[in-house]
Amino acid sequence: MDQNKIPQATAKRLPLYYRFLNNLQMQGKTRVSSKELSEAVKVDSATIRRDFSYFGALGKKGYGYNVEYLLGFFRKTLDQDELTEVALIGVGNLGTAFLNYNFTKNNNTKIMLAFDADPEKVGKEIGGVPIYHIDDMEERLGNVKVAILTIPAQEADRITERLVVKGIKGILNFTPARITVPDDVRVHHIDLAIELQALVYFLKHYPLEKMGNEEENTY
Amino acid sequence: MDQNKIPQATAKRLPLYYRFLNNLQMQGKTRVSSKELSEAVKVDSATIRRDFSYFGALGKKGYGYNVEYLLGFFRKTLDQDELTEVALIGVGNLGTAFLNYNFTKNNNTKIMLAFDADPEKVGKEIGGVPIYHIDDMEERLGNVKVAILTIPAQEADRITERLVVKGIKGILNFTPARITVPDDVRVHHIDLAIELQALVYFLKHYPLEKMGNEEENTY
DNA sequence: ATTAAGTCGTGATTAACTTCACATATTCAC
DNA sequence: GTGAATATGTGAAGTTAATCACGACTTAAT
Repeated sequence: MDQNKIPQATAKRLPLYYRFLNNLQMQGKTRVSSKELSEAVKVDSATIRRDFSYFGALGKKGYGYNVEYLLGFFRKTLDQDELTEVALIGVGNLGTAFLNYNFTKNNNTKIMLAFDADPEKVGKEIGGVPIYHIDDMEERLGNVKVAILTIPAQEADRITERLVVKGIKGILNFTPARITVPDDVRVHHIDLAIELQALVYFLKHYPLEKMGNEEENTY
Repeated sequence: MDQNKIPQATAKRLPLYYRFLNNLQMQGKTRVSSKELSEAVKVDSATIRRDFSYFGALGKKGYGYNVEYLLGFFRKTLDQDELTEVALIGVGNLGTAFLNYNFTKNNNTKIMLAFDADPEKVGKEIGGVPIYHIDDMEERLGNVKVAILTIPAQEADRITERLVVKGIKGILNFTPARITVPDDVRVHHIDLAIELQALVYFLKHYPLEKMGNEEENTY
């Protein structure tokens, strides 16, 4: 499928570029340089040029990049012409935050349905997304291939097992549990407690210089 | 401060190790091998041994690691003996999720206060954390050095500026905005929309093999 | 005591990614 | 047109991290 040549680090930055290009177009800008882009997304301009170069020569020397062309290119590359359907498991505070987040706005990714065990929530809608009972998950899931996991950690393994059996191929896991899946299922962990603790650790042990940025700010 | 020799990639994994060691101790286990640890946290066992080795010889050949010793060591290394105070800016769904999350349980990191612009929320408490008006931020912040930003993107720059002036040194930024800060302030971005989009991109363009894991599952 | 099995710590290697630096091409002002 | 300024695309170098593979040591069983 496509060029598998594109480094993963580059792939992770593509959505960021895409979003910012959308902003630029809405502002009516027609051209942009890697330097401008760099300041906006906080990625070194050489890295941006390298990233783009994996897809060929998208820019013009002495000019920069044409916003509309670049945007069209990324739209295709990021499959933005087809809607990606997502399921959300666990309608707590974090889950609710996702339901109220309008991903479709410039992502063409949509949470189609949500599940929870709380009878108070079942049958309601949040952000236009219907909430079903977790027991009905298998029959409701249909052909959805991506799930967001915002449930208590102790439920993670059991629910994951059920998702995998039903054919889910991608899981965005917000539980602290390190879930086990077959080789053909991709899991991205986002562990809020660890992110916070890591930030604190860096603050105490990797002091940044007031001037002369030998170390980068974000990672 | 300490050894700056520890790779950032290692530092990011320390909180993960720490949490799992806590679990082990609660289960009454007294010893653990890098192989066991590897299966639990999904990090290659050689990487774990390498990570630990930056702190000296913590294990014993043919035996593994003593859970209690290791735990005590990491407690010191991760400064778990002193409480780290954190402020939360923006009490929406995402912010509320944080307030209800008991970080202190095994982190010794505590959200001390929260701010919001909504008069409905000001004066209340969530998860034991008092909510103040955003206009009172400067006078209430005191000596807190770390902030979690869960506000709308368009507010991000203005609030960040105020936080920086007040002396905040670390920001966990959940807004899509790429905020600008002086060199001595550290920002970690967690961009939920981008995480989701990146996962979808990987699913479509980097298919995983059912067997023979040439590519890793998590990143 | 001897042996087999287990496990660490690490030198060496490989891999992945970032950044530098510059030849080359384009634009723009006058 | 001409020259100065601007920017790309990329070879090469640098940086960081992951992984291999094995010597050295420990444990435990017989």
